[in-house]
Amino acid sequence: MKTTIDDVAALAGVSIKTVSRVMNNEPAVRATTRDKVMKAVEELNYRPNAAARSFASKHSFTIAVLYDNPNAYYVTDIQRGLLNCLRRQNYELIIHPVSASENYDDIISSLKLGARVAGVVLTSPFSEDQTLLDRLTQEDIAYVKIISSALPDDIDEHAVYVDDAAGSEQISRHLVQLGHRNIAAVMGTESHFSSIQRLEGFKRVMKQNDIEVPETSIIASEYTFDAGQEAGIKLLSRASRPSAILAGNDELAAGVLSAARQLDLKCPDDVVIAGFENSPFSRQSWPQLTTVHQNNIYIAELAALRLLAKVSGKGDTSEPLSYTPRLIVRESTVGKV
Amino acid sequence: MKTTIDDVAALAGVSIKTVSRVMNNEPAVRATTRDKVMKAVEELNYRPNAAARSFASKHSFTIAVLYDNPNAYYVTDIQRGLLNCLRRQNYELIIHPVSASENYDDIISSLKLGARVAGVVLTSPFSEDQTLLDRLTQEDIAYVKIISSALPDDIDEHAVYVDDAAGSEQISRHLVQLGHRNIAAVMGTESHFSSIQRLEGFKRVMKQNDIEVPETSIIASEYTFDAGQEAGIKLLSRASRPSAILAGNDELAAGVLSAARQLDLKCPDDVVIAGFENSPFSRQSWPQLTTVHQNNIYIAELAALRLLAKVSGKGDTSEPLSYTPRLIVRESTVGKV
DNA sequence: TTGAAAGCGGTACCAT
DNA sequence: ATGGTACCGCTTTCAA
Repeated sequence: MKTTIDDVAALAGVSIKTVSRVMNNEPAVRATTRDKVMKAVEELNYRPNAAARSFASKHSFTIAVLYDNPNAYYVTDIQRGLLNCLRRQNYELIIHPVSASENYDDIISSLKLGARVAGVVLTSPFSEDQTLLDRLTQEDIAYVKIISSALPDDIDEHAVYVDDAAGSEQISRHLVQLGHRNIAAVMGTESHFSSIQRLEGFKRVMKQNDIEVPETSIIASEYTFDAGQEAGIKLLSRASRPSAILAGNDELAAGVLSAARQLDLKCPDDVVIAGFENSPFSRQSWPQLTTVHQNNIYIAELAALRLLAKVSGKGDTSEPLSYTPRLIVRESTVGKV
Repeated sequence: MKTTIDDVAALAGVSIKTVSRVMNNEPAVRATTRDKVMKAVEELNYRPNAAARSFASKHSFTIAVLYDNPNAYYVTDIQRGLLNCLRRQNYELIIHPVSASENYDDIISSLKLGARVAGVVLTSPFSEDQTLLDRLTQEDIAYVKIISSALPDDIDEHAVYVDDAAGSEQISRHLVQLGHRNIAAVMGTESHFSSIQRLEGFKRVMKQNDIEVPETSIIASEYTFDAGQEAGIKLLSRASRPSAILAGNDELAAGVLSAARQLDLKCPDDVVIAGFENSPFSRQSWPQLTTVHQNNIYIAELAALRLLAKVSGKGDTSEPLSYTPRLIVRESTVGKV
């Protein structure tokens, strides 16, 4: 038979309510009483029944993360960051990789049905979908969204902002400062805000420097190695070959690099290539990629912290949460250092 | 106010027990009654309270996966495979990346405390730790372990066997058949059974072909790109340079490849290199790597299927579950095809 | 085939 | 600071 709170109360010679207080670290318990209870707990190896607890309290110690992302590094970084924070407060993480096309009702259902989560962390593209956000609000499911944007005027307290455009500007400026004028970009598709933001940043810097970028020098593609390779081949076999290519992320950049090698072009001598995200891709390629560091673990920690503050009602939630990526220069743009 | 089973019962004009029967697809309900209930459910948009349900039934619809693995591709593949199976039966997955050195009590506690899981899937090295397995049994936590081994005589019904040695033999034989005699191996450390198994397979084939492999030709290292690179440099700058290197996984192999490039050695002309796992690494390197395909998604599906069969008491659990990797030949050993 | 009532193991409110 | 007790929303047992 499982030991219950009654067993502990009996052994410690107190009421179950007192045991409950001790288990929940409530202040109003005398130290000696607490010790008595703890001793009984240890002796019986008692562990409160999580189901009963969350049922009675109407509070869950589980949060979910929603994502639709083919990038294994991103996914595991986000998971790690969330857990870093959740673990400390004894929350569990359930994962919800979802196809973006999936029905909202199905998503909501599984959130409510499966685990009765305390809240949910949304990554792109779900964090960008106002319809889904409204549904969550309506269903009374707490959430925090990780979203690509500069810090807006009307700050949303359940958002973590990632300023992709600022990162993109840094790297674009770097390319310009190296003297490049014929610059192409292989960007992700517009289904993610981050792609749009990164492209915006790029265009802005080009404009500031009076550099014309023809439409044909900008290719939108999936965030995959193969797509990068394909785009690279296309760009690098043109008559007016670009001398620099900015890729929407490191995996794309690795693909472009592979394309250059295939065409017998040397990087960075014949063409310089830059990535985005500072994922392992950027370090495992040869030459290593100049990129923009985006600390997804940290970003996820921010998100978890905010979500826990919201669901527990403790902690300040008025402070805006944001992250600005920063440039990392490596050999793919400047050669041996 | 949340709608409860009572509201549905009232609207449908039946008892709550009948509603419960309908919600759980129990057979003994008249079709017309079922329809009445379903109509009420839809009208009220009723969703059973998961916490109450799992509390009352003492059954959880959550399973956990335990791993200590730095490889993002492996982790996401396992997660995907598990979810493929769990989703269909409305189970949720909570993830437990754990440092192998972590205290067992902490692991068990969080399993029982956090979510009261129905069961847990163990990957290496936890699947190989009899002490932990015994603790789980003792705590009455159902588990399935994914473990590296040929199908043993005494088949464990809660195991999925992955025959790494057989995979390693295939690839080793491939190298021998190409005419190589000076073959080196960069294997993972012995902290994982799979490393040992892969090394065993390699040694067995070498022996069968009367090929001497000096101890210095076998390097044990972490499963990382950097470690592969380091080992590659060491092996390839020796006087008696090996003509073939078998790596313990694709990431290591990519590192070795990078080392070869650094030493101006051409692959496969000067040295052939092979990996293991058929991860994206093996396709994103240049040249692409000969490797052994290990379908981790499928392996995880098997594990989830078995675990659900065990916790639900339905389904056959006597059939042994196993997977044998198979050779994939690419350019890194045979050149352009 | 359906219903009534007794829990499941905690939490929360209100006394004391 | 501690205890008594109602109650959370569902499943289970047993009777009808």
